Amino acid sequence: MRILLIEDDTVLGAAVRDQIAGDRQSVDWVTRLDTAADALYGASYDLVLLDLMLPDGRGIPFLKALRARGDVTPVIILTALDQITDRIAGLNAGADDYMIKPFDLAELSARIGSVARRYAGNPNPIITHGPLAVDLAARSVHRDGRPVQLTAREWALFETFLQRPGQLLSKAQLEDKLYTFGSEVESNTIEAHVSRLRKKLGSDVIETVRGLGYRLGAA
Amino acid sequence: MRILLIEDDTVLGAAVRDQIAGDRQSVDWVTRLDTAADALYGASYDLVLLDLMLPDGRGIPFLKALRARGDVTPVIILTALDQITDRIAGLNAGADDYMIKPFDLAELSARIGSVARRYAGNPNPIITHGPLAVDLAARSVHRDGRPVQLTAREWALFETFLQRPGQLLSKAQLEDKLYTFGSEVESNTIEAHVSRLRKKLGSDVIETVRGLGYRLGAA
DNA sequence: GCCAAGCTGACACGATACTGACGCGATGCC
DNA sequence: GGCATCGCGTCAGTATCGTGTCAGCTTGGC
Repeated sequence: MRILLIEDDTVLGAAVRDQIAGDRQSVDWVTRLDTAADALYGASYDLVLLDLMLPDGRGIPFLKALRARGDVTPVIILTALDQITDRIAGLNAGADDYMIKPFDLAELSARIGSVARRYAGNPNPIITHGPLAVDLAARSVHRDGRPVQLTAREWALFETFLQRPGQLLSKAQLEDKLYTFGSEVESNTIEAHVSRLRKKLGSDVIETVRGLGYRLGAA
Repeated sequence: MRILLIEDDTVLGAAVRDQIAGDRQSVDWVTRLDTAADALYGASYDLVLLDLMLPDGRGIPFLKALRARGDVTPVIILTALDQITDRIAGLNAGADDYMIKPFDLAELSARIGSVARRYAGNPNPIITHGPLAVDLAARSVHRDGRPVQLTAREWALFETFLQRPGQLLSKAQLEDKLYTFGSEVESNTIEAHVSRLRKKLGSDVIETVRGLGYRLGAA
């Protein structure tokens, strides 16, 4: 994960950089907003740590401009400003989280992890669904705490359901999703895979809507 | 948006409730974890505000248990505990955000909005009709919050009414709509399906106009 | 009170879905 | 390179479910 740290305090900046590096993340550290803008323009970051008081301007307008031009990179604000109005302004400007100096570096790590996971598209690193715990990034599924091995096709099918919770998916839609054009299947392949998935994950995971298709169970 | 507030301090609880209500959100306020568990079990909330110190237990194990059984409802922790370790424990237990008392109510609103936006995941428009909530895309119907399973024919019939609210539809029209040319039906099929729909959705959903046909109830 | 229209429980049949078994092809390991 | 393993598409037999039909009952109009 690539992180851009925008912080002019050299002591704090170095401490944050070392903490993050210790978490096996890659950090670029800049001390000015104009170099930050260049960095964001030229490269892609997974997360921005933004100090609000910088030598060449304030962070809030910078953040607003960033969002205005469509950048959705998650931003955690680091600031000494303890004014509640500033915190609100920061959140409203599009920040994802807030750390007030002085803060604990371990907490910063926790929050970076939290925001990064959110950004990965999931509210949590682990999506839990009834007795199932799913890590989309790691492609792993646990049932009642026990790991379950899914094959590629099984995973593709299950993931399709997870991405559309509650949505009814016809067999035709699922075939489109699982098979590229040309490599059509002609039999009850989807039924068979649903059957295999149920055997591994539990019979209530996917519910049948007869004549129409399948959907993820309410669980 | 439905919010569950778990807070035993009556003064703070009332203030939070009023603030949220002022934001046009619906709030249920409980003061104990066991009633909170009941509420979460019985209904669906979009957000939980959780105090960590409650008369019948602490919030962190409660939150862990919630996540363990698959509930992904976003949770914001409200607490007087200013220990950094507690804040990390809260985030690790699956909380989405943290507010340390005393906090500003406007900031709470901002954070609720932030969390809600993050989770605003329902792209499907929900049509509500009296006690019914219908998601046309997902082909799902809820009555009084409870899901109702409709078969293919039942859905086709119900959808026909929904697309023409208030309009009178004769049995012949409905047959044309539900059956393709050639696969005619010869008996009281429509009556039978209306009967089944009423049994599932409530007797007042479809009203009979004797001699002419049916129409969607006023609800 | 009579008749027509509508309602609904029961039933049977056809359609649909489930699942264990099989075989082919791809992959991995000596 | 040969052998074992594994994934997966297919098939067939079985189980399940939906729904059209009917019969008996209820309701409503006159």
